[in-house]
Amino acid sequence: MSKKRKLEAQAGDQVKVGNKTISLEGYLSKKPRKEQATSNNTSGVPNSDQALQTQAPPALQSEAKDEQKSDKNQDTTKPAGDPQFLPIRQALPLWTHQDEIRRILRQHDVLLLVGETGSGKSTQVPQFLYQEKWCQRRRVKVQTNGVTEQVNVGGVIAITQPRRVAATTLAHRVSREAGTSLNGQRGGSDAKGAVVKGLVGYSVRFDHRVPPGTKIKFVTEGMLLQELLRDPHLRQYSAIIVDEIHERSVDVDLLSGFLKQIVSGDKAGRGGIPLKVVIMSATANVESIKHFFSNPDTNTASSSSTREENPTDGIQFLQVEGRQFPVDVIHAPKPIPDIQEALLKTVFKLHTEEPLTDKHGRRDILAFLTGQEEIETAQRLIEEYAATLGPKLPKINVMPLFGQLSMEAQYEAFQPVKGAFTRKIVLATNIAETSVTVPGVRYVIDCGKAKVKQFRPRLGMESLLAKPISQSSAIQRTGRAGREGPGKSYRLYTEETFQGLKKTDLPEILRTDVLGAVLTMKARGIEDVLAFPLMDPPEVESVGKSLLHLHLLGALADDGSITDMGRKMVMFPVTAPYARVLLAATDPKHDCLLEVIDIISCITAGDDIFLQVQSEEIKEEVEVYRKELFRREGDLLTYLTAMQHYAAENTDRAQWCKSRKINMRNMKQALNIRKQIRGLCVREGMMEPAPTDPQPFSPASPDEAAVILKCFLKGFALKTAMLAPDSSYVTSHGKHVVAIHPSSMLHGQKKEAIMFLEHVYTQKNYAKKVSAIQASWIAEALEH
DNA sequence: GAGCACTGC
Repeated sequence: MSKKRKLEAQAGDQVKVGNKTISLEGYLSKKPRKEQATSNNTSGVPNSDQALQTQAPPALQSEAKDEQKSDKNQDTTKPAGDPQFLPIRQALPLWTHQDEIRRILRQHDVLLLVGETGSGKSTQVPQFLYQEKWCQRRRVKVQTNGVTEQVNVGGVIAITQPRRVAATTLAHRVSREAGTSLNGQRGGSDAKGAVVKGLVGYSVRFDHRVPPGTKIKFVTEGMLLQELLRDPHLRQYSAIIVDEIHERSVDVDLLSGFLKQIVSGDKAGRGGIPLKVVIMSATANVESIKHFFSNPDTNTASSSSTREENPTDGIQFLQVEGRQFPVDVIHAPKPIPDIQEALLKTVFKLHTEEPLTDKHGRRDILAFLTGQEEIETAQRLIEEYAATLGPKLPKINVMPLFGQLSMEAQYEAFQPVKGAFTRKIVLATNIAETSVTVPGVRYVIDCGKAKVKQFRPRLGMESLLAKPISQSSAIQRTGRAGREGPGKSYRLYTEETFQGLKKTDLPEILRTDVLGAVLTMKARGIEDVLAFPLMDPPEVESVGKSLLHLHLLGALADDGSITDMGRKMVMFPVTAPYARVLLAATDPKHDCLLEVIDIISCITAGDDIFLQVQSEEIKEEVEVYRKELFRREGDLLTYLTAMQHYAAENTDRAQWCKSRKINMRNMKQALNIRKQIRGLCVREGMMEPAPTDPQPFSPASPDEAAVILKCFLKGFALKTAMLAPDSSYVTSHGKHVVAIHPSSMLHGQKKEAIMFLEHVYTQKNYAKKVSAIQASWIAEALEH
């Protein structure tokens, strides 16, 4: 029947340190902890699956040379912090490596640390390091434009996170462990009971808590990139810890480039004081990262004359195993033509043959599918099957889980099933691979595909299509079965197919428009963006397209240097075209900045603020309320009306959202963004402080609406289409046929010309966020 | 008539 392979690796039975292997038998017998409440990190390649991969080459296993026999003399650390957390911290796989980590960083500047989920790296590494001598703030002389000045360098460790929640929850956790308060109050106490001041802080968008005395600061990647704009040498910091680098966001890729430049440069901007860099990954697939930080020759910004004075001693490497139960991987014996059928059969087999519970708890099923439609079909089929089950078999409770579901519906998937004699079957998209952890899962069914968004630079549009996943992703999915007890993972594809999958997913920078990345580099002083060190450089053509686009937007001058307008644009937390729209709205002949801010806030707050309505009945009900928001000019003016009504609503905003089926969470986020952008505009002298809410609602006149749309054309002149004689829309740039997406209020309508902010290929070429415009406006917008 | 997942001074 199906091919079975028992995986050998056990739950964290040994740790590789340098070229040694240390047994961890001491606490192996303990039940692995559940997902740490502190760590939002749910990603990471499970240990059990590593046996699937070929043994890492010796070079990868250790470069931590200089191993000493004993480091006791240097060990300055009586463990600091709140003693009540000490036993928990001591049980973490990372705890026994703290001397090792300290020793490496005393002698070297760059360390790559691989530690799987649950190893404790995010919480412990900063605590191991902040008392180090090299971490103290120093007063040094630096030369700025020929003038010598005294500046402070160092004193703080930054830890970057891809997501805000991760940064804030980790900061809370570490602050508690350290026995200090995030508020900077003198509430905490150290081991001796003495009062200590703030030690841990965080800084994320909309939320900053950096108490006096902060030595450990959790930040989002975007935040540190933004700090780089003001402080190119990161003088505030002694060390930067880059966490979750395996997620390979565009921000972390850019950050890595800047860090590489600082580390391998001449350090003159830091008064000769080195910046320590710890790169942390939850997956062992780190060859490209190692290679990137080991080779100074790709670095172009630091002059070659200084290189011999500052030899880079390469990157040090340390791997700490996580803890994970073994998972059996079962591949399909031959290629499967019908995934839905195979899914149903696997569910049937598991449900009838496998016990409902064991000593580790529930034994629920998690299936990874590609999207909402597939999930809903599968749900229907499984429920039909479940209705035929005899009374002796457990009942089945199918829970769909995808991003478009309401928060309450998503929450349901995480709850234990209600009936006692019932098995939960969660049908999820990729949301369950990295973003959330579903408890109780012991069986994983993996369809082997996922929908991915990919930017097509040549067409200036993106596509969203189901594609085969990577091996790393398959391993990740498998690992979801082994978090609470031994599990099984059924892959609905053959082992040959698995071997043929690419090792890792394409990093985001190769999948998205690099427009923002290029502007980021330009604004931070990178003249030749093609020479900037990146782990995975995008195609030259993509970069070229972005340079042209930025030039068209007025962010770059004819010679490619950044303009004053470009410098203003990078300060806004929106993409370059939106920033251009903001600047256009400031122009006295337009003068509609507040309105444009409202619209952009709504759009960038997340998914569509208008929730999808399933049933026809409710739809009719909702339409009655929504009618007053709709504008015939299209989606943008409709967003504006929605925001203005919401801001004017004085009594019950929750009820207001509910009756109109508007996403309250996004609406709140939109208000946050609106406040932030307004603040930036005031700071930049683009407007006077706006009157506070609630303001009475006054609709934009048709003339005002036209002016607003003309502002948007300044950023989106290329994203326009004209109505053709055959009633289709043909893009003015590229002459492609586009259809108005059903989510747009202009769907099915015929207008002379349209402007659209998004252009996505799924079933066909779709234009989203659409507005009706006049054809003459397009040429007008392209004039300078 | 249709919707992978994240995210930013």
